[in-house]
Amino acid sequence: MTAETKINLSEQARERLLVAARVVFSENGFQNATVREICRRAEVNIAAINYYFNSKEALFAATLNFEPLLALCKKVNQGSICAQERLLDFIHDFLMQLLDEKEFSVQCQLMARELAEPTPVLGKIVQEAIAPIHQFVANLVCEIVGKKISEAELRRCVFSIFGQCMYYRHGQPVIQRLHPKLRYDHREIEAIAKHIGEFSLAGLKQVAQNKCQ
Amino acid sequence: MTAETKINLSEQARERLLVAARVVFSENGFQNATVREICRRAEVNIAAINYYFNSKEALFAATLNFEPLLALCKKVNQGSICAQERLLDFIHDFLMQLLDEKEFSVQCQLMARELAEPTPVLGKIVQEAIAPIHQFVANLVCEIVGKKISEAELRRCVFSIFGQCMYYRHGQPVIQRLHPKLRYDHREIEAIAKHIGEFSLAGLKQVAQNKCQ
DNA sequence: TTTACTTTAAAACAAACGTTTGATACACTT
DNA sequence: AAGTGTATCAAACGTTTGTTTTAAAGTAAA
Repeated sequence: MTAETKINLSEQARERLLVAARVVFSENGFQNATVREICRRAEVNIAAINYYFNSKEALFAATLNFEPLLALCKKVNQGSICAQERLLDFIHDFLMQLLDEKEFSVQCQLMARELAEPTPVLGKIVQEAIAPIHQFVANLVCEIVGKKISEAELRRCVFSIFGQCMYYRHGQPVIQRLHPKLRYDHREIEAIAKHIGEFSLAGLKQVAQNKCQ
Repeated sequence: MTAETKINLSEQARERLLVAARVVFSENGFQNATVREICRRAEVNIAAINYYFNSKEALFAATLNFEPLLALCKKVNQGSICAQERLLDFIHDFLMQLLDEKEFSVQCQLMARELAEPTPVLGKIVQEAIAPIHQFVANLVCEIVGKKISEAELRRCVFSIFGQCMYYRHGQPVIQRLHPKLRYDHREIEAIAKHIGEFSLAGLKQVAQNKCQ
């Protein structure tokens, strides 16, 4: 048995823990997720979490992966299309990551929970993921409405865009009860993205007009 | 000592519990709020909760009061102004109830928490409060864009409006870290209301145009 | 095989939670 | 004065939580 194989074997429990933790955390949030359920799903002993990661919180921090979200900004920026189109693309891709249950959106769902239910890791999440994509959208908005907009108004525009997107996730428990038949399949997500995109572009145009007067 | 005085005295503990519970629940959410802190604030014994209300959950249900929110719809409807103005008024008053810390917004904050963190009482809240005001806004939107809009698109418009408003509350832990200086005083709330109002009216106009084509 | 080290296992830990108990004090009726 | 029902209290209950302990099993080098 080679050294690599040994590592792979000994790392199996650690890897299984990470996979299981991502699922359980994203389904129940940090606080409601129990180490016992995570270990049960990962098929490891209860003590494994504190053996591989010192604490439940450190395990949670280890499950975080900001790359998909940050990659989204870079991907959108690479296209040489106009700012409006880039905003539409961003909203579409962001919603896909946020709402699609089949993809690796677990990451995004996990971070979305942090918004409403802060944990000690929230500071890191804001600094490394949320702040950059807020800045990214702020730059897009600046391009679209021109730079004559105030800092406060710019912030409100960014909040309007994210607010519309996040509501579908934050409000899910309510939405599910209001519209029990509503499912977030690909067609529905595309329709939502189209709506929010057009809605927001019209809103931004109005804001730009206001400031020109 | 009259019978009425006796009742007032014996009801004091119950009333203090309700007041304290509203504060603690709205600050920490249902789950994070502890019966011990509620009792400490109310200056009653720990057994009082189960004495007056059978359980923590029943106490929570007793703290709910949908009237301020429903009254808001009626008040806005009484003005005989056009639908656009009524929507602006609603957004303004809704944000005031949602964000103002000094008023009796505790109720609204408490219910807002339910959105992201469902408890067994959520069903009641949705049925008696959230569904009616969603329907109220849906009616306003219908008036503004005309009835030619599809049910799904109408739903998305309502979500866009509420999403923008709720983001300021749901996202508060994040917003606080992104913009530490931002405070929700009356001037800021009015500015937010003005922004969301104009942003949304422009969005709705765009939606109406789309459906006309 | 012995030795040293890593990984797993069951059990127990301390703390916090909502809830219940049983006793006590009080006001009012008979 | 005795009896009755209400309100309050400290204390403890039974769970559940994340974490730790202690020992056993497994693995690789000597």
